Amino acid sequence: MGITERKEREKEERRKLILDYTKQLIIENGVEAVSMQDIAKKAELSKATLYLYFESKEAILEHIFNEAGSYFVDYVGERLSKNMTGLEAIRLLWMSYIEIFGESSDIFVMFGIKNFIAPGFPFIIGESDRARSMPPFRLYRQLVEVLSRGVADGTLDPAIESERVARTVILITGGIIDNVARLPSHLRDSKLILSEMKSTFEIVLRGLASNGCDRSLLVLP
Amino acid sequence: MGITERKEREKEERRKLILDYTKQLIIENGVEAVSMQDIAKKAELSKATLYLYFESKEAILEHIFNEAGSYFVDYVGERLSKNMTGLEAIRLLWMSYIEIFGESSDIFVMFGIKNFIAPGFPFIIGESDRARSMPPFRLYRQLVEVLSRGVADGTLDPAIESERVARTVILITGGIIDNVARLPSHLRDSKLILSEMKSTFEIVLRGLASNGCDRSLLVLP
Amino acid sequence: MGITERKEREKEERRKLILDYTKQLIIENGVEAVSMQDIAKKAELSKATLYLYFESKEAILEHIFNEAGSYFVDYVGERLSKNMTGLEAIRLLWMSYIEIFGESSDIFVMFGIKNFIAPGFPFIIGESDRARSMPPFRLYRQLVEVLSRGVADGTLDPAIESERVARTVILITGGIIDNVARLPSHLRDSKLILSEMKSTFEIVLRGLASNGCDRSLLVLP
Amino acid sequence: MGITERKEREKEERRKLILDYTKQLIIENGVEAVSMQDIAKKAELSKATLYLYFESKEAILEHIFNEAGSYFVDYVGERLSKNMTGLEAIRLLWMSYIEIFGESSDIFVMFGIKNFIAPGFPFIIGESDRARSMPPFRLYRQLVEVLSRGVADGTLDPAIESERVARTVILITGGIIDNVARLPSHLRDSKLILSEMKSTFEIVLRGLASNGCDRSLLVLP
DNA sequence: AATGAATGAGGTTTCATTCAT
DNA sequence: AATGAATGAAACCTCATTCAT
Repeated sequence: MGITERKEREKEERRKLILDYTKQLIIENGVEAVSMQDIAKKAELSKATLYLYFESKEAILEHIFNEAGSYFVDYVGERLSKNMTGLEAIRLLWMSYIEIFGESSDIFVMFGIKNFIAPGFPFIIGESDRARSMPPFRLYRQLVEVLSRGVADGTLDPAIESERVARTVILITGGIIDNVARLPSHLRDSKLILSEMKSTFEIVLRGLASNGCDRSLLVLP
Repeated sequence: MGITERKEREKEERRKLILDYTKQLIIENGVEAVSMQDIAKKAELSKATLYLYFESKEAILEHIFNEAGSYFVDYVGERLSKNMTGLEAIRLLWMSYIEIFGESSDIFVMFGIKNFIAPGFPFIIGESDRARSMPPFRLYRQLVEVLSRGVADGTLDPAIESERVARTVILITGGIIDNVARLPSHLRDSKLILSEMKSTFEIVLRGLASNGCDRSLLVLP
Repeated sequence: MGITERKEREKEERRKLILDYTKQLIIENGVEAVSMQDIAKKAELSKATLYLYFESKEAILEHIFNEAGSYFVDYVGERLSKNMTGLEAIRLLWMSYIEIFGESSDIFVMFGIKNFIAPGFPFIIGESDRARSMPPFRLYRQLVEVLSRGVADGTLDPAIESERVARTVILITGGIIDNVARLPSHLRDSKLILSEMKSTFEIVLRGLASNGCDRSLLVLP
Repeated sequence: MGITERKEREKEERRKLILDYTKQLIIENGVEAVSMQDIAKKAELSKATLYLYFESKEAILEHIFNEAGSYFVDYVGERLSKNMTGLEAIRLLWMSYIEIFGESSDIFVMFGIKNFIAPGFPFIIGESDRARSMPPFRLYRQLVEVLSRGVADGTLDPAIESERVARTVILITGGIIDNVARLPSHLRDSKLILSEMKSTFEIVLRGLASNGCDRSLLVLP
């Protein structure tokens, strides 16, 4: 509990604050509308001050993106168990998705940014070492694993090529989020969105499940 | 057939040219990268002249959006027959989608723009009279009809609420396009994209089909 | 005398105007003090307008630099004759220098800029093809030729290695100009400067001449 | 031997440290590239602290400038002897110049700064009492004395007006340094520079010497 | 009908300096 | 004595739009 430590914590808090304000702005106006000017105003700081906390605008966005991505991947990771069937696992993934979005909109901001700074992600996967260590890639791998498991244990459609379908699923998911992210904020009714997301996920879930699976798992709570 | 008429026709032709060039640019570089300067240059006109034909940049984009949308809705409309089951109909819809994209990229441009100027479209439906007469709404209605038909004739899952699912389908579709639209053009491999699209549509198709349907219809050619 | 031609001429005139204003500003405040804002203000234009005429600030400076450099090299080139001895030739070079400076101060601006955009010029010579075609390199070659001639005809010191000494001479000249260019304008008394330049050149001239040369050529008029 | 005295000494040491780091930075990157940020970082201090030791950035530079100038003038002063002829004296001056540069780059830093903060120095001389007590002025006086001596003892050209030529010599010297100071550091090859300097000084030396002088003194070792 | 010219508003970033702690 | 934090002012540049000709 030294002084340095406290200062460090305060600095970290201010960084977080800037990130939070930025997220809010993104939620309100969409990624492309956010300017350093705006962030500064909202944070009641000068533009110059922002650069004390982040190297550049891109650094801010990347940070938010990675943070949210990591949070999600970890969140799912903790809940996944080796005992689950593939179908149960992918269902959990959707549910986590909905839960997180319902809580904090983090997921949604993350994808909004993704499409801004790393547009064609699922196609680019594997290009660089840096890319491989970033949350989107970890998400991708998580998905591949879950899908393979489902094919192996017979709960998912045997025709699934897990890598390709993983990309597709990310594409769909990102698409939804992206559409939402661009909504003018007055139209963004959280309940409505959650319900649309559920609806979408159920369709995809049914599209992926094998014929013989437990039907009750095809409906999200 | 007087002078006025000829002038009118010529004017219309120029408008079309501007729109075509703009589409090309969008296809090459993505919607957000297109500037009035670029369009003017490609059309070998001055920026000022563009404003003689269109009120604003947004007007140009909106126009392209509507045109492409209409084209698609009409294309599908012509091919749809009253005799088709719902499943056949929605399968046709996907196939048309893929066909048009393979041919002219119109679909792709349309959705690229949609997400740029009218982000949250499916949620906005019904807000104004103007919206109701626009192609996206017609597409929406087409979908609702097809889905209802499928529920009625037993080829689609009875749990489908056609309006909600129609929105979801548009969401998914738009999402894919959007992801593609943002790809840097050197990564936009038409074949790869088509294959991703097919993969996605098949998943959704299986997600929508009823248990007792003709399995052979769940695979796209 | 078509319209296009007139427009072209007018545009060229405006470019020239911008260049002139820029030169004035450089003369008044020195190269590093000049901003696009300042130029715009002086030219009674908006910053944006400047970019219609020049791609960037650097482009403006480079233009001034090359123009003045070319002017000087050509000016000297026209006056140089094959019949001159090397000593006469290098004397002419100095005199041209002083004359041009006396008239328009352009030379002086040129070198002020030179050190700004191509700092270590005499050392960099020959690095790229682009560099080789630019005025500084042409000046360098002119000097080498003149010095070699003088060594050959016995009017310059036989110990001179023309390439090295050419670099040295440019260094000295550049240095003078540079010092002058940085003077605040109220200290820049043209007469005083000319007299300093003459003094300097005479020293160098004596330093380069051979023992047996015509002594009367060692004094500048 | 009181506390105050020790504190004073410590403060002086810190000041020296700051100055040293600044010099290093100037040598590495050139004067205009040095920022207070850089200095603070190198000195492992905060920017604010720098202001406890120096009033402003300019004050730091001025200090270095004066210090280096004094060092040089003293260095030469110690080596100058009343017995030397004018030519020997000025030759010594050049040699000292080269020696110091070879050792510590102080000269180089000094002139680099000179042209940055007091551009037209030799012309400004005599303007204020403050200027008269500064190292550049002492250097100037040293030169004037040496030149006068040479004219009197017949080793330098009788046409030399010592005051004017002293200014010229400073101009030339400053010019060289300035050109070097602006070189990107990867081009700043010490050996090459020293050789250019020697070449230049020899030319000037020959330019200043009288006809009847000892020729062997016109070559630098 | 067509356009060259112009611009205001806005974008990101850097830097010397100040001040409360 | 030292500094972390903050900032105003300025830098370069871009873009959709307007207007006189």
